[in-house]
Amino acid sequence: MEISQLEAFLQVAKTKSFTRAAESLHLVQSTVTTRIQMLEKALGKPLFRRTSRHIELTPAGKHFLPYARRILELKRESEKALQMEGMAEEQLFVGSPHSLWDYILFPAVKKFRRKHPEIALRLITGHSDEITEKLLDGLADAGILYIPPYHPGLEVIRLREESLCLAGPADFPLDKEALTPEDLRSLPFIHLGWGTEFEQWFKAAFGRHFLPLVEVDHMSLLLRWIRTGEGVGFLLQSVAEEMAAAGKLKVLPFRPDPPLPGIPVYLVLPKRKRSSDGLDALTNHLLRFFNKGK
DNA sequence: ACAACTACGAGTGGTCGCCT
DNA sequence: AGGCGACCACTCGTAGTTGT
Repeated sequence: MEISQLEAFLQVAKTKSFTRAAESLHLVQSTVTTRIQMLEKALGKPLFRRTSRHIELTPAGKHFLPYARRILELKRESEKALQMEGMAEEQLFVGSPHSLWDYILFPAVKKFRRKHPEIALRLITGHSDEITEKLLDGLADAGILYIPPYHPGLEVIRLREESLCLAGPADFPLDKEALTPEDLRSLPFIHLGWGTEFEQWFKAAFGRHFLPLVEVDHMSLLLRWIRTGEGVGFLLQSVAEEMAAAGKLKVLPFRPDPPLPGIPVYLVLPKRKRSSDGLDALTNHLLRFFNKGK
């Protein structure tokens, strides 16, 4: 299996045409045909179903597509890593969800940069499962996640626990001492899933059949909805308080029973990577940074 | 009839290993 | 080092099919 064959495969799958794939790869069509044939021969299965007017992926082709993408992504990552080699004593690839970078990790990583200028950092954003995949593929050295992966090849360290609070727009009219889940049912509620424990609490507090008005998968989106006066939602307390102090939103009194669960933040490391000095330094720094206030 | 498409075969040029 | 053959990937020309 050759990289050129995978590139041809992805291009044909994308353009649904051997001719157009050949054009975009600056080849002639028969070359693309040959590459696909060689790939099909190597895999022992047809990847495309050819008809006279169009082509389509076979079930095997559809199955193979994400693997081909990952192989090419690995190739690009390895080239980038080699390009960066020599620019610093060591480089660390650290992955985390967008919301953690924005509001939790940035100060910690900024401090680490100042302390260890010899270590080059590559910061990657993505959903928890994407970061986990990169850790397992060796494309990330460390991940900082809300949802810990359970995999024998990964070590999970609890870094800290975030609190949640209810937040609404800055001009939210508050006419009572504290809001209840019953009050929230009648408000435009914006939902962000904060993990298994939160979802269990949410179902217990609001009932299994409560359907939030809007559901988002990024804290930045949730913030935008709240700040523009479109609704209320559960935010990380540290973020909400900082924004409330700047007058950008309002932290709403909400004392449910049972109380809102905490949101743990985990450091995830591939077990085989623990020997690196830079990674040990980052691990120790994060543990100290996040536990100093306790 | 024509256009658009894929497949195939012949020819070409580059690379590699072997031998002298 | 240089000649030779095998192999591979490529280009080009062409055939066959089908929709408009």
